[in-house]
Parts: sequence; C-alpha cells; structure tokens
Amino acid sequence: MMKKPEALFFTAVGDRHRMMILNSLIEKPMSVKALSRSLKIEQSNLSHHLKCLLDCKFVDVKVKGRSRTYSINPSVKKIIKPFNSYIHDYGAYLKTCRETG
Amino acid sequence: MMKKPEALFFTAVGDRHRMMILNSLIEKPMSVKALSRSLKIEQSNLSHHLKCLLDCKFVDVKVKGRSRTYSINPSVKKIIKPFNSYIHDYGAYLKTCRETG
DNA sequence: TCAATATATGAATATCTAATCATATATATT
DNA sequence: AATATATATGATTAGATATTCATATATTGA
Repeated sequence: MMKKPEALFFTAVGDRHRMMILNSLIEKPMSVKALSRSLKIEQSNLSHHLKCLLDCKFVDVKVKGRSRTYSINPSVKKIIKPFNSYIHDYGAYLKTCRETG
Repeated sequence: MMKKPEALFFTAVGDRHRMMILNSLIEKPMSVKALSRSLKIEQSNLSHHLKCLLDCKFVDVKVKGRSRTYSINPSVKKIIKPFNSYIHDYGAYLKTCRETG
C-alpha cells in the first residue's frame, strides 16, 4: 500500500488501545503486567501494541528481571499533548464521521 | 468498537489520502476537481474522504455554482504543521512497524 | 532441575476502513 | 427542456489492521 510517514505516524497512534497505552505512559512508566491490569487489555494483544509503539520509537523499554518497564519517548509526549485541547473542542464532531468512527 | 475521540482524531488523519488532501489544502483552498487532478484520486473516493474531513471539521467548504472549494480549518493547520519535524526525524522507524506499515 | 511468572511472537481469524461502482442531485449552458 | 458538468451518496467489495490463540523464551524461586 505504500503509506507515507505522515500517515504511518497517525495510523500508529490512531488506535484506541495504543492511544490508551500512550496516555497511561504519559503519566508514568509501567510494566506490561501493570498496563494489562489497568487497561484491561489481554497480555499478548498488549505486547503486539507495545511492539508497534516500540518499533515507531514512541516508547522505550527497560528490562529488569522478568519484567519490562515501558516509558514514553519524551519527544512524543511533547507532540501528543498539544492535541488534547483540540480534541476536547472537536471530539463531538469526530464521532459523526462514518468512515472512521 | 467505541473509539475514543483521541483515537478518532488520529484515525481520521491516519490515512494516506486524507493526509495528502490536508497537505494540499494547507497550501491553498481547492475545488474537488482540482484536488482530484492534482492528487490523482478518483472523484467519488475523494468525495468520501472530504466528507470525513468535513464531518471532523478538519476542512470547511464554500459552494459557488456547481463547484465546491474546500479549505483547511486554521486550528487544524496549526496542530498538523508541528508534526513535520518530528516525522522527519522518526519517519524511518515508522516504516519498521509491521502492525501499521 | 522443575515449576511458575512475565512477556513475546507467528499464524489464523475477525473486524474495520478504504476503494469502487452505479447512481443521484444540483447547477449551468444550449 | 435537454444536456453537460461538478460533486455527493449508498452499497458492495477489496484490502488493511486488530484480536485471539497456541506456543515460545527468558527469568526467578523452590
């Protein structure tokens, strides 16, 4: 299909679960276990999403024993945050789009 | 599926064609015809994308005669632009993500 | 070493989203 | 009024992406 980097970027964050993961990690670094518990995402599904976020360098990981702690890439944090106020203002409209909602 | 507004937002812009449309409209307002010619997107497909962007209020439209001129919502322009430098830096990584690429 | 725990991975399937096609609508032109 | 032009729309199909499942790997503790 040959997506452009711009579209890839938005595709990567344009998933409900990955968005939830990023929003959690914006608050604090967390292990897979902790994320799974708090977001109620099944473990292997979560691992797939984390792999995607890791490939894209949206998150970083530190291994300690058998646990892995994921943290958000500070550059991503900086660019994700500004969206909040926009999304707050336009959220209602976004839901009316039949193609994506 | 019940997406959150954040995910909806990114889903809306996370499409190659919609991204191309927005990038064109950042430069100048354009009619469907002009967009179709310049981006080589088939008319009805383009109209579907424009409908999505319009629902999300990413673009605005002015009808004059039988032509419609689409323009970008200035608030969107402001938040889309900052991505360019980020995507420039991380574009290569985005392509390595098997889940989205 | 064996069992348990935490996480990752590949393949199959389910679900979503985009593209296409046929057609509708609205305006302009003759 | 009839035709041509610009655009929109609904339904179907094709294609992309997410989820699940079964299993693998790596580490810790008994």
